[in-house]
Amino acid sequence: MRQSQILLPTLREEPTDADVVSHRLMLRAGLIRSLASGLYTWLPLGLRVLRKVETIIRDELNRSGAQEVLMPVVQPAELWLETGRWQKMGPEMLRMKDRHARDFCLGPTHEEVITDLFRREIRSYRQLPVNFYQIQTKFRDEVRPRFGVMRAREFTMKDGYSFHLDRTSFDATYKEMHACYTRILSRMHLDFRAVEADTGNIGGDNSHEFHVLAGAGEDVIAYASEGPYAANLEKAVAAAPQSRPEATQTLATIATPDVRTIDEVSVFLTLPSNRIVKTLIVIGEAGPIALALRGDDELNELKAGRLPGLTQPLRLADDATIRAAVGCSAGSIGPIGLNIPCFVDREAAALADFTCGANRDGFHLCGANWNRDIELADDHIVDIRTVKEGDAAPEGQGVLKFLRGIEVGHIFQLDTTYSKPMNASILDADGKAVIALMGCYGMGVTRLVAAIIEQNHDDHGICWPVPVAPFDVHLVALNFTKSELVRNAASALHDQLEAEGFSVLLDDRDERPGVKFADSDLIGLPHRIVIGEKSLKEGVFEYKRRRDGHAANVAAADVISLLR
RNA sequence: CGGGGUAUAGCGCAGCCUGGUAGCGCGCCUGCUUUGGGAGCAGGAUGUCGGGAGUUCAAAUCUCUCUACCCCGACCA
Repeated sequence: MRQSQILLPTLREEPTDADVVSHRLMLRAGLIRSLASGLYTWLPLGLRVLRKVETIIRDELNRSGAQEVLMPVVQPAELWLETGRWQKMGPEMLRMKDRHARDFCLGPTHEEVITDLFRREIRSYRQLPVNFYQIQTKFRDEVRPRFGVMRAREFTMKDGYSFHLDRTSFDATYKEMHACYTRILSRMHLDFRAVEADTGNIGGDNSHEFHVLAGAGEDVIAYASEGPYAANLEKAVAAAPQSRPEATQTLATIATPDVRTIDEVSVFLTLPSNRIVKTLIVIGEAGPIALALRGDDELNELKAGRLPGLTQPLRLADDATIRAAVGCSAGSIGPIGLNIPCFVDREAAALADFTCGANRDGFHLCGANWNRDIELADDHIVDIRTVKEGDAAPEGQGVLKFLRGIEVGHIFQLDTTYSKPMNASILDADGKAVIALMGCYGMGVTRLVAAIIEQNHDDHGICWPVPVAPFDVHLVALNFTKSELVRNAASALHDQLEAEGFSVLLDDRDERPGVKFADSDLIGLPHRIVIGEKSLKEGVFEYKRRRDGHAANVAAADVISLLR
C-alpha cells in the first residue's frame, strides 16, 4: 500500500480535548475521527487494526467450538417486554418507533434475540451444548461517554451465548471461554488479569472480568501478593479479622457538641478512626436498616445490597427518615439502643472498647463492647466493607494490592435469567421440557484497540504489537519523488516483501525526511526500513525496530529474515 | 442529572474586559531554493466569528436564549 493512496491524516499537534494517551494517539495517528459525543468514524489505518483484533477473536472462538452468527442492531420491544428489561434498562437504551408506531430499540446487548433464536430452532438435548457469538455494533446511551473509543456510545462488541442442559456441560464451556479469552489477549501481547467479578443484578455465581492493566483504566482490581486471588474492587474480600479482644473499659456517654463526621470525632476525642464505629441508615424492603462499619472503612454498596431485606441499588436514608427511625441526626447514630435491624461489618464486630454515636444529638458512647452493651448475633456479622490496599488477602495469600484495569472482557453464567422468562426449553432424554442454562461472554473489540495502545506506546507514538499492527513494515523512502534510484529500490522492495506475505506501507509522499520519520514513529508499525540514496549506494537498507529502537544496516537479501 | 468550561479559516489559538466590521502559527495553492528527524524566501486563497433574538449609528466583543462539544461530580455519618 502506498501512503499517498490512503487517508492517513496524522496530526502534528496534541488534540486538546483528549486526555488519555490512547485517545490522543488514535486521533494523532489518524486511526479515528469523532462524529459526535461517543460516536467515531474508523479511518483506514484504524479499521485495519480493528479487523486484525476481530480476526484473532474469531480465530480463537472458532477453535473453541463457538459458531458465528449476526443478529440485527434494531430489535423489537416485544422481546424486551418478555424479560422485563424494556422497563428495567432505562435511558441507556436508545428507543424508537417505526412507521407503524411500533416500539424498537438499538440493541445494547443481545440476550433476548439469541434466546428467541434458541427457543425457535433448538428442540432437543441432542443438539446441546451450543455456543453462538457475533461481532457486532452495540449502542448504549452512556451517561457520559469519555476516553475516546474506550467508553463510546456506539462500539463493536463480541458477544457470545451458550446453552446447556446440565451443569457439567455449562461449567465446561465456561472454563473453555475463560481459556479462550486468555488465549485471545495473550495473542495480542497484552498484560492482563482475569478477576472475580460482580454479576450485577443479573444473578449467577460464576463471573470473571478480563482487565488489561493500565493507569487509564476505569476499574480498580485487587489481587493477592502471594497467590492467584484477584477480584474487582467492588467484589474483593479480605481475610476475616482475628478474634475480638476482651473488654477493658466501661461504657460512658460523652458530650460531643457539633461533632458529626468520623474525622471530627477522631480529632475531638484524639482517637484513631479505626477505634470508632460509624453507622449508616439505608432503606430496606421493610423499613430502615442500620449498617455499622469501622470508622476508617468504606461501605461496599454491592456487598451490602445483597443482605437479606435490602435492595439493589442500595439507597441511603434521608435526614427525615433517619430522625424518625433513630431519633437523632446522621452524625450521632450508633448500634447501641437501636430499635431497627442492624448489620455489623466483620471488622467493626472485631472491635472492643469502641466509640460510636449515642443515638442522641451531640453525644457519643465510649468504651462500648459487643455482647455486653449490645447483643450481636453471628448472622448479623457480615462483610460489607470495601477492601483496602494492604489488607490481608483471603486464604493466607499475602496482602491485597491494587492495580487499575481496563475491562475488555466479561464472562458470566446467566443460568436461567433469560431462558426462564422467555421459556427457552429443550426436551431431555426422558422427553421432559427443561429450561436451558445460559452463559454469556462479552469482549469489547473497539475498546481493545484503545487498551492495546495504552500498553504499547512511547513519547513519539504507538508501538504496535506485530499481531495487531495495521501493516507489518513501514518503508520510508526518502526523496521518493525526485530520486529514481530510491523510487526503483523502494518499489522493488515493497513488491518483494508483499510477495513474501508481509503487509507493507510505502511512504511515497513528497515530504521531507523529518516529516516522514515523525509520522512513522507516530503510526508505530513494528518494522521500519529507510530507503535513501546514501545507504543505497552502500548497498544496504537501514532497518529499525519500533519497539526498542534496535537498528541495523542489512543487505537486501537479509531483510526478510530480520522481519520474521 | 448537577456543576464548570469552550465554540473565531482545514488544525491549534489570539482578539472580547474597554463595541468601530478579524488576526497569528501550522496546513493548503504558485514559483524558486532546499532534501537523513516536523525546511527557507517570495507571492496567494480561505471566515455567515456555533444558531437565533435584543441593545446600539455600529456587535466576534454587551444582554438574553438555544445548540453542540469537553472536563469534574453523582454516595457516607
